[in-house]
This record gives sequence, structure tokens and C-alpha cells, in this order.
Amino acid sequence: MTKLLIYEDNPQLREGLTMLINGSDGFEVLSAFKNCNNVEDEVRAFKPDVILMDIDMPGTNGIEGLKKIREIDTDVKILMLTVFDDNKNVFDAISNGANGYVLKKTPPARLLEYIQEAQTGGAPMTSSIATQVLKMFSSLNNEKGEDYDLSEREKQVLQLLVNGYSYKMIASEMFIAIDTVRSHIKKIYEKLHVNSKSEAVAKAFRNKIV
Amino acid sequence: MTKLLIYEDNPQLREGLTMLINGSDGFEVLSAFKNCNNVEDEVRAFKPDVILMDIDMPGTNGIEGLKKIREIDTDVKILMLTVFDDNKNVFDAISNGANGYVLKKTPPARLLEYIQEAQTGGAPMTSSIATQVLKMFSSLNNEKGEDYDLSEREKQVLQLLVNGYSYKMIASEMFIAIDTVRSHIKKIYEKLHVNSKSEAVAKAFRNKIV
DNA sequence: CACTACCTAACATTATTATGCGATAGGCTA
DNA sequence: TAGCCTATCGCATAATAATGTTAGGTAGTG
Repeated sequence: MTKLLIYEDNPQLREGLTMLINGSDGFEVLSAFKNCNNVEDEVRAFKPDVILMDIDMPGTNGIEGLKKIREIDTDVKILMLTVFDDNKNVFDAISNGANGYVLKKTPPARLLEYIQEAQTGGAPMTSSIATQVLKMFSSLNNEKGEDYDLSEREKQVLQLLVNGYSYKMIASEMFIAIDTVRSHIKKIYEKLHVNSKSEAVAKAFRNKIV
Repeated sequence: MTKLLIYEDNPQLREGLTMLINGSDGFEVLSAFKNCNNVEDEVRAFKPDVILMDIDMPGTNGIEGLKKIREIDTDVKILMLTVFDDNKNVFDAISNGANGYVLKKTPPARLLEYIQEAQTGGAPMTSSIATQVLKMFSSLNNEKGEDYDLSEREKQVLQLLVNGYSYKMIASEMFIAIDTVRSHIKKIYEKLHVNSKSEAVAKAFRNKIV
């Protein structure tokens, strides 16, 4: 028997969800609340298996509720419910340990499947949400800032600077004179609009040039 | 009519998938291949809507195939098929622009739904895969390296170094003598096991101390 | 061909860093 | 209370880095 708590401010939806779930074999709604103001106490008292959490609620919203719950319980499965596949909320929900994220318009039968999946360790997501997640993921790795038009040689020098090499070491590593290293670095500083090694290194990291 | 290409080395599964999909209204398998050796030409020739791509194939594997396709076509939907929800592959697939990732044991009916979802811009995922993705996501933001036992004051100094401040500037910013700055920095270098500003800055970035 | 960008190199000067040694003072704790 | 850590400051010196200027050779482009 899967035991649930529901947090949803809209009375119709709250009632509807409760009836749907209670009318299904193997599911039981322990209680349903219209806000998260006492979410910690409630979770502690009811010890649910799965929590359905609306994102958009007056007072303590769903993300806040999620955080509060995760402070006292890292095991209970939390399924976020939302009307929109809004980028910011998806990100916040995920980074705060939500187990799934589904749109409210999900058909009842599918919703029950999702609850089941969440309980057994899955991470059910409406596919439009999943798209958001994938986009965030790939953008995380591909966000390269400007590359400042560094020439090949300049990039090599910068890379060595980042690795902590001194001018002397760079010169010997690249088989060029130390004065040439100076020239390159001067050019790099101009292009990056900096005027010290550490600034250049910092900029290299921030813009993922390295 | 959704037009598909299939890449799958196992003949039984390849035939099975083809028959399943061709036997379903609205779907048509244009062709099925046992490896990705000529994937670019094939995709250009057939112009499919969706590609089913096995991960584990001899020769060019599914991830390589994915990359090759993405070089010539960023629109076609690519659904990765795999036996295991293996962390590394999931990550690679996602960062290279896969549109979905499903286990081979997915029931046929569900697989057809997934294909449909992928075609309409969704990102279908088996929920165990989604769990992987969420874990990766939250770990990305929480991975802090060692903090090297820097004192409060030392962290402040390091932060300013990262911001490109010179000793002089740090001194005036922190209202202390430049020689004190020197002392702090010497201590920081000892703790980080480095011996130059740029190395310290690099280490700060790498270990997310800043 | 003139122009531009890049890589190379040298010389000179000043500024900044790195390092060593020493010292005072406050706070914590065994 | 003695011992330890942190934060503060000073002095001195050697090593590096930053900046300015100049310049030869190569390659590509309008």
C-alpha cells in the first residue's frame, strides 16, 4: 500500500486527486493540505511514502516546501506537480532533491504509474520536463564564453599559465625564448583585457577557455 | 507518418523492432542497420524523423554514431536504446544531444509512445535513467573539493587574489599592511601546496573554493 | 603590392611576487 | 599557565612579472 500526502492549494484539484488516488488499488491518501506551512510536522506525523507537491502555492510554495522536507527526510519520494514546464522551477526542484516532476494535465492513469515509479526509485518526468532538463544539462557543458580570438600559440601559452608555469618554464616547454613568451603574454593580456597572470588564469577558468 | 531508422547490431532485436514498428499505424521503418559505419550517408539519404540508436555496438558505437549524426543534422530526433542504465553512457548521450534514452526492456506499447514523444519535442526517458540524470545534476552543483583548512582571513585573501587584486590592493581592501598580506599568502601557498599566485587561483577554481 | 596578423626575439626599466627570518598580541585549551 | 594557532607587521633580498619599444620573417588577403 502506497501512502501519500498531497499539497495543493486548489480545492477542486486537491479533492479530485484524493478521490482518484483513494479509488485506486494499492494507494491511500493519508491527508491533503492546502499549504506547506506545517509541512515538517505533517511529514513527521504521517510518514508518507510519496508526497505530491504543487509548485505554485500561496505562502510557502512548493520549492520551499521541498527544501523543508529534505531537511528532515531524505528518503520520502517527492513528486512535483505543476502547470507549466517552467525552466527556473524545474532547475530548483531538481537541485533540491525532487524525485519527479510532472504536469498537472497528466492523465490520471499515467499519474498513478508515475507515483508507482517514484516510489520504486524512478524519476518520472513528463517528457516536456525531461526536455528542459536535458537542455540545461547540455548547456552546462557547452557554455563557452567568448574565446577572445586567441591564436593557437596564445592558447598554448595561456594553458601553461593556468597550469602554474612561470615564463621560464613556458619558454623551455615551448622551445622559444623567454622574451617571446613575454610577447605572447602581453598580447594575451591585451585580448583578455587584463594585466596580470592571475587575472588571465581566472578569466580562462570563467570562460572555459581551458 | 513517422519515419525511422534503426541501428542495432543484434539481428533478432533489429528484426523484432522493425516488425513491431512497421506493424503499427503511423510508423514506418525506412531501413535498419547493424552498425554506424556509414551513418552520415544513411541519414542524409533517408531523412528520417526519428532514429533508434543502440548504445552497445561493435565498431562505431552508439555514442560515436550520435556524435556523427549531430555533426550533420541537429534536428532529427535520436532515441538511445540500451540494456543498462549506465552512468557514463547516459552522461555522454545527453551531452551530445540525444533526445531520449530508454531501456531495451521497455514494453513495445510504451516504446511506441516514446517514439511519438521524441518526435514531438519531448525527451522520453525510462525512469531509472531519469534518476541517473537527476543525480548527476544535483551532484554537479554540490561537488566541492577539499577546503584545505583555510582560515577565514585566508579565504578572503584568496578570494581577492582570484579577483585579480595585487598585494597592494588587497592590503588596502582589507585594511591591513602589505606585509600581512604577504604572510597570509605565504600561509595559503603552504596549505594549497603551490608557490605562485596563478597556481593558487587555478586551484581555487578547480576546487570550487571560490 | 601594400596591409595585416602571427610568431619570433631582444633590451631596458619598473613593479610585483616569493621567500626567509623575526616579532607582538589575542584567543583557545589541555 | 604553557603551548598552539591566527592575525598582525617589518625588513631584506632575489626572482619573476609587467610594460614599452623595436624588429625580422612568414603567410594570407584585398
